[in-house]
Amino acid sequence: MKKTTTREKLINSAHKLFYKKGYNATSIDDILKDAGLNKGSLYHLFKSKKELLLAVINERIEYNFAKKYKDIAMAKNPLEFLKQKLIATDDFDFKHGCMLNNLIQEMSPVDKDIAKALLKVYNDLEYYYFLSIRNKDMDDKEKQSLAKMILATVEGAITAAKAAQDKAPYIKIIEQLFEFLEKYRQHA
Amino acid sequence: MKKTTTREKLINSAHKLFYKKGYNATSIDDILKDAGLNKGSLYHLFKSKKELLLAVINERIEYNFAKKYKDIAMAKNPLEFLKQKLIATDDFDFKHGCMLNNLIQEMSPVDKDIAKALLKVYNDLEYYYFLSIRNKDMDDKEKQSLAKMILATVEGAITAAKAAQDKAPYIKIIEQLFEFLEKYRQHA
DNA sequence: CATAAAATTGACTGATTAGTCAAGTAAATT
DNA sequence: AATTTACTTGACTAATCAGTCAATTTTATG
Repeated sequence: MKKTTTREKLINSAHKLFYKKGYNATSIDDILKDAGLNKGSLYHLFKSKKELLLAVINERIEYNFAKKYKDIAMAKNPLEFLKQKLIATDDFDFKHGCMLNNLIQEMSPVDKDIAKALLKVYNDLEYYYFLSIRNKDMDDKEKQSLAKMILATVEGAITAAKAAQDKAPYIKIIEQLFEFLEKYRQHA
Repeated sequence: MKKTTTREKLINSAHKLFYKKGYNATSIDDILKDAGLNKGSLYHLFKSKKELLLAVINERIEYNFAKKYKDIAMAKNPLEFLKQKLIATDDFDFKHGCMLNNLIQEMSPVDKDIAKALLKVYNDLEYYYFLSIRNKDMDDKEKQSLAKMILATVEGAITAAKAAQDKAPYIKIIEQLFEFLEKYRQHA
């Protein structure tokens, strides 16, 4: 078993706390306490709190989506693959919602570097959705537009669940969405 | 012309700054500076920063949605009414997105009182969307489910625009959504 | 083993935070 | 006009914040 490096410990703790409390509400001391480390170690590896957040986005959030969706293009029925991924919610924390969404809301208007990093992850995620659409009657532009809409609906569904602090609204919206997509497919 | 009361000034400034910077990132001093008032005035009228936020949610955000959508039930074609409201984006600030969404992301997991106030506004907004659906083949439960999905998509579209710091993704998603709804209507 | 480089410690700084409060002013009531 | 109540002022507190840095320990290199 490979031992966890100081850098990994910091990114793990920062990822967890930024997710649960948001960026501004998480202090450097919170992160260090959680990681069992001291100030100097952090500032030796990262030049600021912002650089730590960028590492969390680029190395952890990006990676987590990739892990979840990387096989989508190889699936026999990629839309069904996506549906299964979206319906499998046992490991999902609806109280805190989608970390990418949370960070976009909090940080995109405030900091251009962070906005850029978040947009890259968002676009990559959108591309996985795009790959899940194989309708023969659609060109790439139409597929892209549909992928955008599906992703927006999913993000909005997570927000609805977060507003209610309950997963039920999410489930309802995802079911409605796919009922919709199936009808659309039949009649397109 | 009625003069602006101290209470109104505080709610106006808090509303503006909570929207642009978020709740945690806005200091009491920021609000007081913007309103041209002093600490004592604020704490004479509100017992805490949290109470001020609750007033902003209950009195300002709630009211703004009501103003926008109150006539929806009376419209000849309410879905068209909704579409027009969603497409009229000249006064909308995509850089900062939807204030209700922003506050849900930041505050719902952290504070139950605030979560409750936000959920009330969210549910009221959802009800306006519900009123915009008049499909004869649908019962209330189906209409509610569809309203939930449409609202989720709209909120997700605003997030997509915020991620890109550009209104274009929003426009595309709303167009795709209504194209969808129209096809769905024809074939339902 | 000796030396250099990298990593870690934690006390410290100056700025900022939400909230308090005694003193003063303005408005309402008798 | 006198008195009470409502409102406003701004200095103050104690806590917390991100970031610094000289001293120390650990690891890598010759």
